[in-house]
Amino acid sequence: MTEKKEHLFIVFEKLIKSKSECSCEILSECGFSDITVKQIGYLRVIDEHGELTFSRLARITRNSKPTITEMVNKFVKMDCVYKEKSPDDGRIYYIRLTEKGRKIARSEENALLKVIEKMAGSLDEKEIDTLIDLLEKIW
Amino acid sequence: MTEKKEHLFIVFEKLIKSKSECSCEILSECGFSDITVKQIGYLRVIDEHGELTFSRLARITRNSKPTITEMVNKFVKMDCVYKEKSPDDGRIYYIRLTEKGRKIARSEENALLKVIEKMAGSLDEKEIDTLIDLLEKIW
DNA sequence: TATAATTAGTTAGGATTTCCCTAATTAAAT
DNA sequence: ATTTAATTAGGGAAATCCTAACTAATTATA
Repeated sequence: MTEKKEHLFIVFEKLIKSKSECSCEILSECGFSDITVKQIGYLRVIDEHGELTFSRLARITRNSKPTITEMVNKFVKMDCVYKEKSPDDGRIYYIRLTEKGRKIARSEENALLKVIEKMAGSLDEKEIDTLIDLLEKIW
Repeated sequence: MTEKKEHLFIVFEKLIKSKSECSCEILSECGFSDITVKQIGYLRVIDEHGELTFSRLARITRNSKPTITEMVNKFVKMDCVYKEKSPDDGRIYYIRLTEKGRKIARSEENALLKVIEKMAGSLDEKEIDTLIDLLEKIW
């Protein structure tokens, strides 16, 4: 049994490594190989909230407003984010992701998607069903 | 087919999330919830090299020797690492991981192991064989 | 064998960057 | 006139590196 577990370990390790290679690739495609985990986290927060203002992002991330201004300016320079003036209230700017910013924010999901594509390409429908059934049994 | 891929995605996402929760748990068990990716990387380098001196670690990580002294001192304070004087040459110290340091260095592997244990507990032998077969087909 | 040269690690001190802040300011809305 | 949203100015603290100078141990040499 221990042997089987080892085998499972090896197979899943390969899968996880493959996924993390994909996500590194996505980051380096965007030219952000040295982006920090924290920065990606902020981009995800921006991605997850639709109409996000500076004040709201400050509240959500528990930072001061100047900190957010600084952060957003940095993201704008990196071409991850742009500001959109509210049509209703001239004081307000919405923080929006660019294509690049969204790519980074969703790099983990996209990496998994790529791996799933590969899987779907190597297995037939019946095998995929079996795989899903097996993995659903676990949780 | 797209539907099946989505299903696969959901199942694997759950698996990956479960693994990353395990590794976060390991870090917080050790009291290092705010350890950096870089620091874990250095602990891994230490783990992977048997007889590792300060100079050698400086060469491997392309840092100056004082940087290594500083880094090792920090790790010693964190109880991740200890220094062992060489019996043959009084100038040399070997950098060794403590139990805690090794736990952190291998947190990813250990998290995967925990997930595998759970799998092995939920599937019978035949199912495990099927799972391995399917995943091996992919690469 | 005494001493000069070399090597391993440490100390002192500093440059740069990151990450966050408060207080004051500008512009728009109420 | 007051309130609110974002910005600007200025700065503190910590992280992350470095070079130069030093101590102690080893090795080479005359």
